[in-house]
Amino acid sequence: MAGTDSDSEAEFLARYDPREFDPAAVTVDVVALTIRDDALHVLLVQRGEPPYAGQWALPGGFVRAGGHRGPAEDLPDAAIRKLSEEAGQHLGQIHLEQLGTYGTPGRDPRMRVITVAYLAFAPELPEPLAGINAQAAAWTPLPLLKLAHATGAQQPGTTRKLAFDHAQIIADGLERARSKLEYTPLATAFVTEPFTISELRAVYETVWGEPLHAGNFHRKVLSVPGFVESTGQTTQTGGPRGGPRARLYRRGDARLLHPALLRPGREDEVR
Amino acid sequence: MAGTDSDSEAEFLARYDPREFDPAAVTVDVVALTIRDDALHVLLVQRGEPPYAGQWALPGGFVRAGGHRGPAEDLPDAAIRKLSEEAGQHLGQIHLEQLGTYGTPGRDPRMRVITVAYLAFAPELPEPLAGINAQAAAWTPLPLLKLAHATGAQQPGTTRKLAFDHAQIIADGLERARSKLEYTPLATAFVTEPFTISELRAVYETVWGEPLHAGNFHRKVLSVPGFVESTGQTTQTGGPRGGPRARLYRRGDARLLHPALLRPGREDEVR
DNA sequence: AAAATAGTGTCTTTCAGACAGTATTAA
DNA sequence: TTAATACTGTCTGAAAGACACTATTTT
Repeated sequence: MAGTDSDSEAEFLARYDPREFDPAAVTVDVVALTIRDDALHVLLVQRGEPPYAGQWALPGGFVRAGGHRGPAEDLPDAAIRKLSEEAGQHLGQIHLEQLGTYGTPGRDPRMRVITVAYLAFAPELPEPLAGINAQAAAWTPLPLLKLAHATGAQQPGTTRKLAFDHAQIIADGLERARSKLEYTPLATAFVTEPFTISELRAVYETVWGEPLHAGNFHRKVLSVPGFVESTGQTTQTGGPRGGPRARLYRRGDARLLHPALLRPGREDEVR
Repeated sequence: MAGTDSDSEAEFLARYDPREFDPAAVTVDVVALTIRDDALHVLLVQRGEPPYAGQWALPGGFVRAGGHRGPAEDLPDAAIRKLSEEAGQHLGQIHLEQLGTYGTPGRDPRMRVITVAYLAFAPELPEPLAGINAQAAAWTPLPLLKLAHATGAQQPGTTRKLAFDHAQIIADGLERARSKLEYTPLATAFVTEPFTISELRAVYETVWGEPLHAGNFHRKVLSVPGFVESTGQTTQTGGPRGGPRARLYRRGDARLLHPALLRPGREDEVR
């Protein structure tokens, strides 16, 4: 805007009514999911100021739009920057995808804010002890959160209420993650290479929230072309409570799982 | 902003650096799809001013953000408003869903614009002869457009190049539509009630761009619970080139198709 | 009569899921 | 020795897809 002002702006607005133009604040928020201790966790930061002071919120912030304050920043870059700041380390290689955009008037009590939400998946990361910012950031188990559609077992009384509409955003991200496990190799983004079939199964069980049949899962994963690729190696020891050494795999080259691994027993949720 | 100024704004920005805030222009663009003459069509408007003067673009425009220029407007409402203006009639009941947000710096040559794209599906609508705005609007067959991933048969030389990144947005919308035909009853949004199984099959064949086996399709649709619901009626005549009268159906109550109708022969596109 | 279309029957192959069973390892 | 786990074998039922076939309607 500054410099190239009303003239070229009016040109741009030619097919609209220029008087309809209001600037809005554009932010990115990131739903970063990981698995710790067999539970799905999301990265949250604690707010220090009102509104929602003391409550937890998604990491996020303003997109550098490219006004007089510096170069313009692409939306995914802004998401990675915000996430990296709060996670305490640079996460350039993380799996990131756009989740959706939330712009209902009043979702922020003070001004019109349009938030582009991103969804990130990572293998277990260290607790963000010393973030760039002063405020607390922490990986938080999803069962502790008050989400729109209950994730399953929640301890009442200990649930944390989230700022803004972030509970809805997390619920949407969770449903996206559950769905993408079915037809993409997304589960491999939650483990470090090399991994075992059991580790992969633990990802599915944790995200879907239900146990899977170990034998059938094993055969199924190996039967999907390009899902995983053998390393020829095995673990050095058996499991902590017994069992043989497991073969190790790395990610395959498939971008879609065919046939898909469908969630069991969803006939009810169809109407 | 106006009224509640720097103080509360600084409060809001507590967990960010307030100096990072740049306002951006937020617009909505709508990919409205319909089927006319057995071809998928998208609603386009012709630009009158540079940049991209004379080229075709998606209907869209600024979101009323709720500054000093009037009440704030929700994003889907803005999409319906823009679409209705260009289509020449109010489309309050149309199937509408968010497609994605496009904000790469430079996608508009003059200023930073963040566009929230919506995807709409409609049964055949009249040609928008007299829109609210002066500029031309028209239902345009998709094969006439230069899209990122070629839709199939295009007549070279007659293709229309689209303004901004709208070719990419349409390509993304098309892929979304193709995919959603598989596991949702979306196809019924393209036909008017009551409809025949053949009309439904024509939707799938048009959107997927390949012929389906009539007999197997018929049985499959009727076997999916809640996809369609019989009216007990039949058409008054047979088809234009012969054949018996067809039974008529309306939309069922399913929101997901189980089992899904998968696109044939996609093993190749998996890597 | 011929051609097109609606709708059904049947067969084969694939796949999901239940279940059983063997081999290997830790406690 | 016991329990846990990795992995494989086998059976059943569901479903996709190929193909054939009948019935109905228009030209």
